[in-house]
Amino acid sequence: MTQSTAIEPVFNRLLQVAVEVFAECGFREATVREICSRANVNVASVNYYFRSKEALYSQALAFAFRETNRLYPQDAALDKSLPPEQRLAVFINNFLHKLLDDSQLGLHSKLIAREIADPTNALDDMMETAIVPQIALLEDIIRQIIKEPVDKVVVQRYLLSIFGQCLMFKHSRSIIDRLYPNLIADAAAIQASAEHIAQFSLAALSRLTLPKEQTTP
Amino acid sequence: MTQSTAIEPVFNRLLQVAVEVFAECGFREATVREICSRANVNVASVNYYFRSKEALYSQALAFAFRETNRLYPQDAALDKSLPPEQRLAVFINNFLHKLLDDSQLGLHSKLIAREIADPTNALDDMMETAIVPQIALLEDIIRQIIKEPVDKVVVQRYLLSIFGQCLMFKHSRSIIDRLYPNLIADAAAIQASAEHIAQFSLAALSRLTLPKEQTTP
DNA sequence: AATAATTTTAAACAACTGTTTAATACAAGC
DNA sequence: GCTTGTATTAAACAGTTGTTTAAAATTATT
Repeated sequence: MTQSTAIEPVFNRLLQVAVEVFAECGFREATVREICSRANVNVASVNYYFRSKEALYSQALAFAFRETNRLYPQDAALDKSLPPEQRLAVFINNFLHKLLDDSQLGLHSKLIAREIADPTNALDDMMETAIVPQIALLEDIIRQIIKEPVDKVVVQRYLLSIFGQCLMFKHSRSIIDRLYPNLIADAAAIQASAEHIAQFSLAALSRLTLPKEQTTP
Repeated sequence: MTQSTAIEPVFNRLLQVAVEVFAECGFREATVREICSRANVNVASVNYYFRSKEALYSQALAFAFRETNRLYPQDAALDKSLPPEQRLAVFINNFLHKLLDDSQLGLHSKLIAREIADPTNALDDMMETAIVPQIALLEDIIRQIIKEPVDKVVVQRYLLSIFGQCLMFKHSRSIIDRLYPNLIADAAAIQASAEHIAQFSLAALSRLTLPKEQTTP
């Protein structure tokens, strides 16, 4: 009696379940036995298919990235023909949904956020593959919004201000859920939050980069 | 031969070392043996003075809060006679330093940030004692800045935008250190970041709350 | 059909975990 | 000095961890 309920081979099943469990528990608290149990495979399978628990984690992380980018492609944000303000709004909305989606898709970003908050050796690989491109895209959008050329470090600061507003919903979710539970209730609420962040950021950008004109009427 | 090098009694030494180790490793990865080893006490001491590892963690967290508020009091931000814009700047600067100080003081906030990102049962106590007052203070400042009365949820959103920009430096520090290592290099750099956040937020607030006047010249 | 290669299994491994125990050392009180 | 209560200790406990092993089952190859 083989327990393989799915057509999926053991390797893939392990990978998917690993994302699930690592996202829930983190690397250390997650146990190989729990992963194997949920995947309906023997305990030894992890060491057979992947070399070790750590190698499985590494591959699960990479897999999570591939999945998020597959499920939430950011075509519209990439479209340079759109006005940059709109690109920013699309970027933020997409990013926030990617972060906060609680469905199975959301597990992937949960795992990623965990890796950022408490990095392992796997973070360095993650940087180049997934994070740097995102950063570059947002940098590009910001530069388009503030038309005049500005110092590199200024763009960095704007970028962090925008990213910070988004990531807060992920990293401090435990607090937001307790204080303002209705802010992340559903997809509509998430979109409303995204719109606020876009508005807030665009307001700041326009005010800060149109210099020396009408501070207060 | 008793190893008690310090005058501090065992109880206090355990508490201080616990903050250190829990901040470095998190609750689960931290081991009782490591804590006792660093405190130069026997392994059984944790269960003798505190009931369990979990109870020690809970007390260490409370201790960390007391220490941060003792070392970084926010008198200036509380001073209602100051103009609210200045209060905001002081609040952000103080908050950011509290978060990012790498000296021994910084360990406390590291532990707290960890608890927020990956909460245990101890979070609920933490909310009322330490977080709600901070939130209330910032809410008050925001309301003063936008003079007209606004909807509660609007204030919440502004608040999260400001907090988010600050917390990003803490929760995504691993990434910032890799991308823009000079942004958190020293106290001056931290202050510069704080000033940016204050400027950015004030710009957004003034633009968003002075409606229907000169959008673009 | 027989052989070879791969996959799956249960059991054991050694290391580490938080906690308990029971003996010892130490101090204070009378 | 002796007793009492507290503090400290080394050792052991029972449970869990990631990993290995060697046999069994399955699949692929000839």
